[in-house]
Amino acid sequence: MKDSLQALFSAALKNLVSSGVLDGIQVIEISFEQTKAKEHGDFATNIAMVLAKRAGMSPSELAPKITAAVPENDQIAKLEIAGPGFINIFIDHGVKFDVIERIQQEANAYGCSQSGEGQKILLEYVSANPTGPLHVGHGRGAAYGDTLSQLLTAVGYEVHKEYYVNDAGRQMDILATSVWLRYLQAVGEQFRFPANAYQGDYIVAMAGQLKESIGDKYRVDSQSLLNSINKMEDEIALDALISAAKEATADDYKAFFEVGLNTLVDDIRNDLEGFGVSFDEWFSERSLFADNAVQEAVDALAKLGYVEDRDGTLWFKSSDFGDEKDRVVVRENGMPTYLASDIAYHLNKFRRGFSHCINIWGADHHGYIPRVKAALQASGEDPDRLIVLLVQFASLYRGGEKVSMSTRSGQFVTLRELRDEVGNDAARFFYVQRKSEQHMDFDLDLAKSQTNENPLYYVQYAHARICSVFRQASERGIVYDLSVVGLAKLLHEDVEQQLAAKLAAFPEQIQVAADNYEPHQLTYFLRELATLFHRYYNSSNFLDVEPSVRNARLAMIAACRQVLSNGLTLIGVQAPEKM
RNA sequence: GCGCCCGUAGCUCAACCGGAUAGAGCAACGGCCUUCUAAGCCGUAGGUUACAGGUUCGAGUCCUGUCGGGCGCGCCA
Repeated sequence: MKDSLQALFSAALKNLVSSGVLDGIQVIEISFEQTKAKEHGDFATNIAMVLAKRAGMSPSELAPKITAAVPENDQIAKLEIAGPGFINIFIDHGVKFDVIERIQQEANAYGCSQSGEGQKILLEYVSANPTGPLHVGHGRGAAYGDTLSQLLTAVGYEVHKEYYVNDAGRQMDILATSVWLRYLQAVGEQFRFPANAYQGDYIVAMAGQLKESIGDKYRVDSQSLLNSINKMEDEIALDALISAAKEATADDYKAFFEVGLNTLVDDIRNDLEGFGVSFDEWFSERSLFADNAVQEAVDALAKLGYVEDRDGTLWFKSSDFGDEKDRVVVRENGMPTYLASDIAYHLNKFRRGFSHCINIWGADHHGYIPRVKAALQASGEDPDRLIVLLVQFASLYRGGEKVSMSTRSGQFVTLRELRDEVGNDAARFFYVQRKSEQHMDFDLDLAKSQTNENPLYYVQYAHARICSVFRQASERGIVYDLSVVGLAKLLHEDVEQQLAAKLAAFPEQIQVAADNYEPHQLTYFLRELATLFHRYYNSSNFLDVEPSVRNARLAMIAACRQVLSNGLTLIGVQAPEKM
């Protein structure tokens, strides 16, 4: 609808330019918005106010000239000038209901577009460190990222979904060492488990399995080991334990490492798949070292003169590119930092032929953006091709108290626990409902015990109700015809017009949500559509009416069902036929 | 101290990137089931959009400052 308005008003402005009323004004885009009040028509444009100054006349002078110049057409019933210079557009009654036929034809594809056609996007999200199960904080990124990928796909982009597995670095050593220590306990050693090793029960389970498969081959005397270590400061003690683990397990250290890593990555993958979130690729950080890509990335920057050796430490001069200070890429001991592998990773992404790379990061990583962009720019890439979307943390509340979480302490509510309690659909809808950069309070008691209050059920209920009407129709042997001939004459209730307008707005809603990376807009749209339907349901009878009216109303609610289903599918939740 | 995000009804959040009278849900109050699912509908009440300036036809939205909250400011990942 807006497209045809766009065409009509562009033509009007062109007419005004050629007739000399407007002088050499180039208008790129005219904005139309759906009106809130009925007396303002169906759409309104502010174009007269926008152009008034440049046209050298007041909006109220210009507006009538614009409306007079709009070409003859059968879409617009009436144009009115109102307020400070708005042009209110009243759409022809019959045209309003054309959308029902379009929905019938396009069915599952209604709402999709090709605006992103030919462009490939790499979308990286979740990417939680494989050091424990996903918790509810990760769930938000998972739901947000997955819905975003669906939206981008719906508007024509080719989306490649990727999970970056941080399987290198000290955290992995801590994980392997934690497994080994639990293994020692499993084979009979008695000692207090270090507070800064990973505490979770899943480590104990892994250690138990290792004991079954390899016996006590890697047992050491914990008393003599810990006597010396206990005197050290915590983090140094942990390093000493890592060394001890490597020494005790010798060539099989890798086995402890692998069992820890694989168990956790598999667990994360299963968890996400259960949540309806899948990835095209699980990209290993270690592979960047294996391919020498990290070294090559640092070398390349050095060759360009952006790496400086200061007392044996290599610094990337990121401050040359807007970062607040320079960053270490290779430590004095020769080990590359996390930034070094991340630079290599992003260069790898950029060179795989994507038009854009989108990262969904936790908001705590925001300070990291300038240095990664600096590295891309220094390497000769366009940093604007990297889009970082930040997701604020979800604060958890239980019994009115904020729950503090940390991975190492093992005290967190897992995503799996949340899914078991409230169900995938409710969890996904709940997460996606909030704008990503908005801080979010996740009340566990509310989500778990009062799931009926979740707006998801309201939307799903609308869908189920429509299905029920059609079920009733067939049970009662009612013959109906959903063809749209003469439809508009039979639908004249306010709510019917509002529904038609809402249904017609769906494609644009998807476009806006995708363009702005704001899936939450879709949840609000669906709620509003459901509200209109429920109102319709309560005010009008669909089956026990005269057959022609029945056909028209059934065609209307069938279109509603289609759009509700399309929208819910994009969010990744079910559209149930019964509730 | 510096940087990023945020501040909207009692609570949780919207507001179509500057538009007309700031909207929903929950909580509160009052109505609606012998007829298609009451997980629903209708109505009432609830606001100086943290505060103070500025930009313009017009500001919750943009700019400056103040206050308040979250996060970041490692040779951790």
